[in-house]
Amino acid sequence: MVQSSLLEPLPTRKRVAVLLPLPFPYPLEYVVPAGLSDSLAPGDVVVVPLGARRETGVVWEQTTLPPELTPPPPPEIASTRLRPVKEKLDLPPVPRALRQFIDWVAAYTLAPPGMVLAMALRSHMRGTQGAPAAGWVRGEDPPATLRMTPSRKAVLGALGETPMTTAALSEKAGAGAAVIRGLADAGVLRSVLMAAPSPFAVPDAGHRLPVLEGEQDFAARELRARVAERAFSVTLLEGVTGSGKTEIYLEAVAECLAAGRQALVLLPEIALSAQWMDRFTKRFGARPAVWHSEIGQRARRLTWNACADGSARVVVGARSALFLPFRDPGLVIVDEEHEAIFKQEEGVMYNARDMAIVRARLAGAPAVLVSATPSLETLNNAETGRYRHLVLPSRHGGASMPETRLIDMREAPPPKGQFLSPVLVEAVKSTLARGEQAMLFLNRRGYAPLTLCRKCGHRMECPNCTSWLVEHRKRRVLCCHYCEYVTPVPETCPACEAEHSLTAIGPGIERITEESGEAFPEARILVMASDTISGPAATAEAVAKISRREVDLIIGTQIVAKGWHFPHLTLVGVVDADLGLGGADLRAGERTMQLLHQVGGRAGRAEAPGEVLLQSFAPDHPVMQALISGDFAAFMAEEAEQRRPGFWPPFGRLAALIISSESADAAQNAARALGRAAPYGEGIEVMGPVPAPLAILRGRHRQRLLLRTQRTIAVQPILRRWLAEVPLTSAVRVDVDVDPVSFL
DNA sequence: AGGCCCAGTCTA
DNA sequence: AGACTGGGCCTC
Repeated sequence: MVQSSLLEPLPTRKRVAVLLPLPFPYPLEYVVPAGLSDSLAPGDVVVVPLGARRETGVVWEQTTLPPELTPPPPPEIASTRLRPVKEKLDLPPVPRALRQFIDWVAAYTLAPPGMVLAMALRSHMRGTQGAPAAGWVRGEDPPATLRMTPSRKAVLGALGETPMTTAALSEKAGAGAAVIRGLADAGVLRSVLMAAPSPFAVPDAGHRLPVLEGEQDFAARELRARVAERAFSVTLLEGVTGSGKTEIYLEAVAECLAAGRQALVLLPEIALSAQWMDRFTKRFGARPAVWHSEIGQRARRLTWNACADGSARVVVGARSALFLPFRDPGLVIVDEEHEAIFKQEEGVMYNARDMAIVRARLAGAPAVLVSATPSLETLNNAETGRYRHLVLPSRHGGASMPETRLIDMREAPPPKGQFLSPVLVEAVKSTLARGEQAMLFLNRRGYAPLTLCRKCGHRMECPNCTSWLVEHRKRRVLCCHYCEYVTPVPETCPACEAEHSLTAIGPGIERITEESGEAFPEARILVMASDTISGPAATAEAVAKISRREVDLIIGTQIVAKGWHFPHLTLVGVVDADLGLGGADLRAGERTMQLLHQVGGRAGRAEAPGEVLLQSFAPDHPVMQALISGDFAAFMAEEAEQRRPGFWPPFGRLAALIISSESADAAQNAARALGRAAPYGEGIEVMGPVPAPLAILRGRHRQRLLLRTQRTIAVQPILRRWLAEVPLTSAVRVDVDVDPVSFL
């Protein structure tokens, strides 16, 4: 060793880029130590020094991104300043397609790539202990050219039938890790993962074939053909609730399974979908791998590894499942693609629906977007030919669409202090009298959204947020729905100290439950809200109770709108159909229409026809008219024409800057500085700064700016230049939200 | 993100 | 004088 370094010129030390799960704008560089010189490849998980600490990261390489997304190159670092990689961990490497995807998401959302990596590896790198180690088994016979030193012999002798880790083998043989590496390089040792056999059964594509007819059969064939092409494509599968969309896209999954590849299905609320699991299991005779934020540490690790080694064949998950290390992805499905929940609003702000398409494109696989009420973005892509479009116009099995009617609350108002119109009360009564189930929907948790003092008019507000405190009467507290603030309902008004003067204003689901108890004393009532029914098990039980007809009246928030199948439910009453139309949200109308259609779709799925009653103070509103006519295409076409001239999405692009600080002044000053430096030009416009509608959130003062560009102009380079121009102190934070969904 | 250094500030 | 919190900056 010493001699050779004297004889040969010092080789230029090999560099590697290592991406750390930290908010650096680019990977850091290290030198490869002699012991690892041939064995470090992109994707490998390594430990590196960083200041005084050790960090785990991933060997990275430059990937090619479209020019508009390419970040500026990192500054050159002199070789002398580089420190060596400490070690390579025995963990499955991060596949190339996932690395590319991470770079893409980071560049698109302007998030530091390390933070995207952190999301992807939350389960993988945290605590190497218990992770499936790589082990050594005997490989090829030693070639004649290999010198069989005593320590090499000892290593081979120590080798057993089952794989051994480097540490175990080294100890048993009394030889160093370098000896083992040498034998591995010669192919005499082979590395295998020591993970337990995959816990994921292989779903059987032929387990129970569905009976599909007409347009269903056509759609299923189309999707199968896309999968068989093994090429990128996007298809919108549009069909009314009950048209059998799930059964149809499961045929695409079947095709993918038959091809030996992996399929990913994204659902908005995986934790809630026991019914979806049942359907999958019936079709394929095995459960899929599941991925969401609440699965345990062990399941996380197993699933991550099973994705990497290909043994998890179908994964159903929430948006973060996009970052699983699929070995051979052959299909990506986004069910309920219009759901706003696919947009992550904290940390890395990405839209899983859009990034699913990127993931599919990078994998060369088809993507399928599924919805009864597709978003305007997706419809526009379908109409302009970027996406294929499959439409299922009718309900499956002869069931008809529920009839939707409006209750004009100005003409048939409820008695004072109540919220159910006599028309709705009568309808529920007669439904229950027929022995059928009814549902009341109100998208608002708690008893009342506002508590105020009758004497002085004081409103109970959150001390940390610009929001009203919501009364939860059962728990006798006032809660903020934007932060964790909870306080007991006071006896006296905190402003004027009048006693018993605080009054509940407006209805929440608890109040509707109270009113229903009086109006329908005989009914067995079940309340479904995220704070009364927590976790998959409780949800499954509630749904089962409804199916077993142990419940007459269901009162619920948002969660009842999910794709449940309630065969005995024939009436859905929407307590406040206008809720959600207020505010200055670009998509308020579209979203209200989607939500109410989804809720209405719970009614009348079996033979009994369903009815939907909408209580509204604005029955002439286009959303209400669309809901009673059922002509969503016309409604969406009208929405499109409203957005087109101003270059609102999908005809233009948006990005929001949210400036926040504990100091109102600091936030305002920073926002003004950004406003003065605002980009300008043909097709570029900046609105603001203005205080955010949620002007204070969790104690931070917030200002907003909104950038709008024409569709052909990418926002990322503009944002990069803009942000680089304005120096900011650490007292303020600027969050960049590309393609914002929420404007709060 | 965390560690380190400098500064301005509190404790007597 | 002497220690102590907090912001700014750096980490290959």
